[in-house]
Amino acid sequence: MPELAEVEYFRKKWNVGLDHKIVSIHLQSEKRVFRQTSTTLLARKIRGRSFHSSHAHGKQMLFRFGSDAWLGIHLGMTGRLLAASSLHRPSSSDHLILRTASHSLIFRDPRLFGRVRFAVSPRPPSWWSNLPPPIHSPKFTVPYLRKICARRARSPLKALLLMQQFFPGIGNWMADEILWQAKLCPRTLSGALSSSSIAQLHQRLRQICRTSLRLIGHDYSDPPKTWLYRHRWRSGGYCPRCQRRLSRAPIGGRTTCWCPTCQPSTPLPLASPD
DNA sequence: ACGCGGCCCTGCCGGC
DNA sequence: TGCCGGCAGGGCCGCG
Repeated sequence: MPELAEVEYFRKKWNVGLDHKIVSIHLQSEKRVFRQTSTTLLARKIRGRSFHSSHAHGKQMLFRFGSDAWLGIHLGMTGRLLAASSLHRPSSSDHLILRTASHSLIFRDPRLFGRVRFAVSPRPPSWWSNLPPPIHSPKFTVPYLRKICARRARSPLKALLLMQQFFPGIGNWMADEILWQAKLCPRTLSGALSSSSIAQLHQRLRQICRTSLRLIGHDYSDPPKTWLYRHRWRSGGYCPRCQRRLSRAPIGGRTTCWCPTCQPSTPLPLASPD
C-alpha cells in the first residue's frame, strides 16, 4: 500500500540513474499496467535519452527523459521501484525496466493495480499539472479544508480522506492514523465537524504527512510506537493511547481501524488537543 | 453532483 | 503437511 511517503521512498530508488543515458528498455506491453499507453512510443522516445529528473506528488510519480519525454508511474497497491545491476534478469512482475550502462531501473508490480503513462510534450502532461495542492503546501489551508468538508458533507470522514482529488497521497493506513490522532470517528459525516475539529484535522493531516515523509520517505524507518500504525494490523490490537481494544470494520469501502473510546461517534465535550 | 458498491488482480494467510 | 477459499486494497466505472 504505497501512500505518499512510500511513493517518495520508491521514487528515490531510481535516482542512481539520474543524468545517465537509457541504453535499452525491457517491457511487457500486454500487461495491464500499460492500459491506454503506447509502449512502442514509450520505448522509442526514451531509448537513447538521458534520465533528467524525478518528481512525486501524492501517489503519482513523474520521470523526465531528455527535454520532453514524460513517464508517469502509479504504484497501485503492490507496485514498487527498485534499482539493480545492469545484468538483472527480469522477473515475471518486472513490467518495465530502463537500463543505463551500469543499472537496471525496475518497475515491479505483482498485482497489476499500478499504472504507467507516457507523453511527449514541452510541458508536463495535464494528468500531472492538474493534480490538487499537496497537503504540505501553503495552499492547503484551514479554509480550503473547510470547503472540502462542506462540499462532501454526506461522506464519512474515512471516505473523504481517501479521495485523491482532495488529499493526494492519503491511503488507508494514513487516513486511519489521521483520524485516530485527531480523535475523530471515521464514520462521522464530513459536514458535521465543528471548526475546532476541522482545525485539528488540518493540523494532523499536515503533521502526519511531514513525519511520514521524514521517516518512511527517507529510509523506510518505522513511525513512532505511539502511532496507531504500529498496532493496527495486529489481531486483537490495542489502542496505544488508552490500551483498550481497537475496532475494525469496512468504512468507505476499506477496512478501517479505530479506537471506539478515543474516537467516539459523538465528539467528547472539551476535547483538548492531544 | 454526489455517494456508494462492484470490479480488476494475485500473494498470502487461516482453516480444515 | 498441504491445499484452497477468501481477504486485501487504489482507482475507475456505472448506478441511483
